[in-house]
Amino acid sequence: MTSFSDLGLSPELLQAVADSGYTQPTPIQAQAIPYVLMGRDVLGCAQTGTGKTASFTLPMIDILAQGRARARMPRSLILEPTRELATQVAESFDRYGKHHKLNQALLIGGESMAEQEKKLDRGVDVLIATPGRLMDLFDRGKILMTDVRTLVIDEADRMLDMGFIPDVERIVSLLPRIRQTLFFSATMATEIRRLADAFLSNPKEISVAPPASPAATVVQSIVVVDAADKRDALRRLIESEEVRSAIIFCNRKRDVDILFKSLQKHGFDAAALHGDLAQSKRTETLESFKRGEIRLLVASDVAARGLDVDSLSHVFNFDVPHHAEDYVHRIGRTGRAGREGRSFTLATPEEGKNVQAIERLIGGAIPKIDVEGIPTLELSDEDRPRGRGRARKAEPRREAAAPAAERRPARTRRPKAAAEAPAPEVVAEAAVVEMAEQPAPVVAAERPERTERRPDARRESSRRERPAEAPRAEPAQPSARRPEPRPERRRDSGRPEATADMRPARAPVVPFRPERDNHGHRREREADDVPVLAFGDHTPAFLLRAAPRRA
DNA sequence: AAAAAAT
Repeated sequence: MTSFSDLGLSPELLQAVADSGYTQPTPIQAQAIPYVLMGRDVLGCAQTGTGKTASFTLPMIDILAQGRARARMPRSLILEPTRELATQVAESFDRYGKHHKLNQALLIGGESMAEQEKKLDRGVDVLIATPGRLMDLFDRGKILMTDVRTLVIDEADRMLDMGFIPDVERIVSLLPRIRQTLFFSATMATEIRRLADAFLSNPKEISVAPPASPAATVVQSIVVVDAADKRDALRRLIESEEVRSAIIFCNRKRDVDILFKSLQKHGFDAAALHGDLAQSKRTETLESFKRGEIRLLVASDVAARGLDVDSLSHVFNFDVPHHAEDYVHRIGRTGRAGREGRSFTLATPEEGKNVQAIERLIGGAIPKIDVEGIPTLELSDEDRPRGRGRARKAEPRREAAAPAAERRPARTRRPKAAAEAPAPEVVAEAAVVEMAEQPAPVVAAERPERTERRPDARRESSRRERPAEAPRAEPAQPSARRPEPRPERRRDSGRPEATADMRPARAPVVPFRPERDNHGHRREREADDVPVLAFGDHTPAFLLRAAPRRA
């Protein structure tokens, strides 16, 4: 078994590690640290909770121990997706760097810029930042990137989810080519892999299992109640459980506020945390929660990932999260370090679809329980009904347009039988197989069919259309990129076979590309130039007519 | 549909 002293770290650093009470490196630390010390690039597939942070802070401290920073020219840069995570990394440098004299600066939004500028002027060895504030300060000329020799991109998958990748790409483009890059992500979806290829050179790839799937260490239950009963149900659950400390997740920031006030009114020891609160308040709340001064933290998904709070006894989901992955991240806040944790999810019948998605992801059903005094309902497997009048009216219209075969009596069948079989066997089986192959519970992100429905999939696909990835304008073989729609699949077009057959199979598609569009605007985006294959060469006259001027 | 991040 390796110990910290086998990894090549300096005596001062080993002392700091020992002072923190750690004796054994985690797998990712044992694997990564020697390579980081060698100066190699590292591609680490690991989640939070694996000891990932120390796997780069420790060797970086030793690397940075030699040399000195010049004003405004940081020697290393660590990018984090949220302010809280950035703060945590800064704390890690504080803890392990206490025997070194490294200057660090934490550049995050919501805090005074003057302070951060002052630190930059003094010269920083370690710069820890969220992308927005970093770019802001850079654009004001407060930072020169030319001395950055070590770059860390942490939680790349989350940066992708949050739309930070363009910022990250810009920042990386400002750095010297010759540098050491450490890149961490919980998943290696294709988009992430593409970034890694762009940023890293000959990286050492390290992949560690997630810290034990929360499914194994967290005792989960779900309660299905009416929306109006949720707060009551939650209070009863908290009272019937031995809640030492807990995070209660809501999907929306305003619901965080509402629930927080309600709990306070009922005499619970609670605080609220979400991204609309002042940063000072966020920091203060999180600190006192970590110190155990507050028992219940009502939070948005800011707190879902990566936050390192010891000894949470419970996680409550006041709402079913929109993305199944978030469920795993949320309940993963408890049951850490081998301790037992419990999670309770409050669902309304309309959230049934989301519950199914979660059960598919974790490969099993979440046991349903009753809360005494609250009527238990059944999960629905219908799509959430939207609004009142509007949705109702819209529906028949859609069905009238659909081919007869697909039409079905609006909502006559599907009472209980359907509701009680939430995940068809096939799907459940698939989930199990995937869990086995890909231990990370975030697998769904890598499944192409699934990504269509995820919000960031849109970003991904629009990226894919950029010239670099998908050189188009190969008129010779349009069918290779976009197969002709087969006639039998076409619905409802009045003259089903016509368009496909009227064109010779291999006719070159030379799209008509006027310099300006019908509104007189210059065309700029290439996406506009993609030929509309569905119409063949024929563009219906109404599309060519100038659009009526809008007021 | 929502949250995260720059003001």
